[in-house]
Parts: sequence; C-alpha cells; structure tokens
Amino acid sequence: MSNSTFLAANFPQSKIPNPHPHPHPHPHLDDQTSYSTTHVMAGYDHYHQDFALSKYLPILLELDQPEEHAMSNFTTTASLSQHSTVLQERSSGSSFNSINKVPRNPTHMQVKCRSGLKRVKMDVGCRIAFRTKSDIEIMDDGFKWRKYGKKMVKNSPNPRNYYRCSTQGCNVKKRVERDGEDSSYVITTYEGIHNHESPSMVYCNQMPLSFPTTTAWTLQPSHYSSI
DNA sequence: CGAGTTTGACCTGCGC
DNA sequence: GCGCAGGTCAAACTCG
Repeated sequence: MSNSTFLAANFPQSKIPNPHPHPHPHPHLDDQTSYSTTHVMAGYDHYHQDFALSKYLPILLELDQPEEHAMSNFTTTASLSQHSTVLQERSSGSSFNSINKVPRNPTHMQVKCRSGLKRVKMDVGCRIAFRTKSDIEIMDDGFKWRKYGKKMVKNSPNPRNYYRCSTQGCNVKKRVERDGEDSSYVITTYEGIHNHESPSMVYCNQMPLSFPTTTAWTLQPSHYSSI
C-alpha cells in the first residue's frame, strides 16, 4: 500500500481541504478531489509547503484516529517532495486531573500531585517539524509571527529562532533553524493549532482561498468574482 | 509612537 | 544536588 493511499483511507475526505479550490496553479490537482497530506503537499512548491503544513496538518491530526496511526502516517511520510520532509508530529496528551491556577507562562499550568503543586507543560494539540530546502529562513505562510527568542543550540553552528503567532489569543509557536548537517535546509517546527484564519485569507464566492499572499497575487484578478 | 527585534537573564527539566 | 541545555521573559533598542 502506498503512503498516499494509506493516508486517504484513514482520513475522512470531507475534512481535508482542497489547497487550490479555483482556479489553482497546479493542473495535476483536480477541483473535485479531496486531499491526503501527501496530496496537499504535492500541490505546493517548496516555498509554500511551510504554509501548507502549518494550515493543513493540524486539521489532519485532529481527526479521530489512534495515536499510533497518526505517528506512523507522518513519520513514514518521509519524502513529501524533493525538498521537504516531515520529521515528527503530534505531542502526547496529558492526563492531569486538576488545574490549579494559570502561571506566568501561558504554555504551562500547575497541577496537584502527591507532593503538592507541580508546573507542567500544557498539551499544545500538535507539533509538526519539517525540513525545507530554502535560501531564506522566513517563508510567508500567511500568518503573522513575532520573534521572542533566539538561542544557540548544541551540535549546531546555527542559532534557533523562536516565533509566536502575533494574533491575540493564539498560542501557536514555531521554531526555525538551519539544519546543522546541511545548512541549505531550514527546519521549521510548528506547535499548536491556529484558532483563527490566516490574515492573508482571500475569499472567492464566499469560500476562503487558502493561499499565502505571494501565491494569491499570481492569479489573474478576473478569476475573483468577489473579494 | 507603536510594533517588532535583540539579547542577557532567568526558569525548568533532565541526566548524572 | 549540581550542571547543562532548551525555552521563555522582558527591558532596551530599532525601524517605519
């Protein structure tokens, strides 16, 4: 069984959006077709896979399926294209029974345990890391990010940059670093799921066109009946 | 002047 | 308990 077949069989088709509803710049993707992760990624060039992964993988990962299925799906989807590779995904859930109070850091919470209060990291929903061959580190994925940290990491000559979605109330984060073994690759890790639409969302017939801005601008204005 | 970036300090988890 | 490494905070700074 091929990878794309396996994904398509395990994800309810109706929940997987067409990345290029109409008109789309990739003729091999049919408007009538629903897409698996591999399909979604195949519809993007490597500059826009950053956007596609940040938007669609969280949707795929939210679908009801056993954790081990999700893991095998994405860890074995080793080569989505020549340029991009999914490295890891979803974090495991926590099973603590009592949230006590919100600490300074909104990504953590204090829970009751036998020895008193313990500060634990909250489940962010999903974590996706992928590797993209690119000259630039910051690719336009349609969302607005605010940098909040930079750190040199062990075994890598390149610094790791920390970004947080700048939309109020959205706790999605991403880490960006160049691959220590091959600096022509950028490793991007998304953590969490956006609770809002992309600020660069374009509408066509009241349906959202899910492009990064740069792709949207490549379309002819006459293709939009309303914006 | 507001929004975003930089960067040193601080916090936390983990291995020994 | 200690030290290290990764992650985050926040004041200072930059830029439009």
